[in-house]
Amino acid sequence: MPEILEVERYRALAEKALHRPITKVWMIDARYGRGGTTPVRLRAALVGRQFTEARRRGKLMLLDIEEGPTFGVRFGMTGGLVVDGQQALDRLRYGPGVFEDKWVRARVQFADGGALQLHDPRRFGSLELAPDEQRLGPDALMATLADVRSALGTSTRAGPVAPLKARLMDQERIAGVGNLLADEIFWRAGLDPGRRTPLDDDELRTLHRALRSTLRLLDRRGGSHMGDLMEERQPGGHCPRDGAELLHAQVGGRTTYWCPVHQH
DNA sequence: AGTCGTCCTCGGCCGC
DNA sequence: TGCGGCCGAGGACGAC
Repeated sequence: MPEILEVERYRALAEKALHRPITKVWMIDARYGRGGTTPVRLRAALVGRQFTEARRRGKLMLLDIEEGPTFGVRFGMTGGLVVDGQQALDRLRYGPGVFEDKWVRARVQFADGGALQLHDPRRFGSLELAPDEQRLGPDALMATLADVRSALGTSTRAGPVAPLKARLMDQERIAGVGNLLADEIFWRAGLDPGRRTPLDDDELRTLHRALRSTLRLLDRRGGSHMGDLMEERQPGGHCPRDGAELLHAQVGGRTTYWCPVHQH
């Protein structure tokens, strides 16, 4: 599914859509809009104008519009981007892996005949004009040790503390890490995703390093699903590092796999 | 603040 | 063997 690495590829592809006058906008599925974004409003914001910049924060892609609100796109679980018939990725895990016109949720037509299309079979994605970018935490690809510390560091508040994984996946704390990346990062860091006790300074440094190196490595390999843990991420799977049978449970509401031997 | 249920569709697996 | 039907996967958000 599109996590931060995939959305960054979408953003790069979207640069091909910049500075091209928009002539038509189809928002085929009205329910695809969020925060009051309707087909009529989207058309009013886009037709006759052009995109000026392709940005990203976490998993949110942002296309600035000349003299207008920013166009925000969330890709959910199976969302894909197509510009002039070119797809950013060959196929997505958990998606049907093929392109069909009936799954196109919106289409932006350019005066030169090309088009930008948003394709989303399972429809978990959404479109939003002027999305609140400030609600998102610092971008995971840019996150500093200080960012990781403030997002996952010692909680001094009384009451329940969310497990580590829920905090890493909370887009308001750090933006961009999804379920598969989270499992891979904790596996590489040797940290138990369900842990609720505070991290010491060494552990925070280890987690920060694992975040950076995992993103870099998986990007080189081709995406979020290219982690070492991926193949074993099923009942009965074993730890690629020490051979122990992996444990699995719901952590922070998400299916989670981890190694009982080296993750603490 | 944290947790749970909801949205949506497809693939995989169950049992007849 | 074949097929109908059910469940679970994922990200984000609203409700408790």
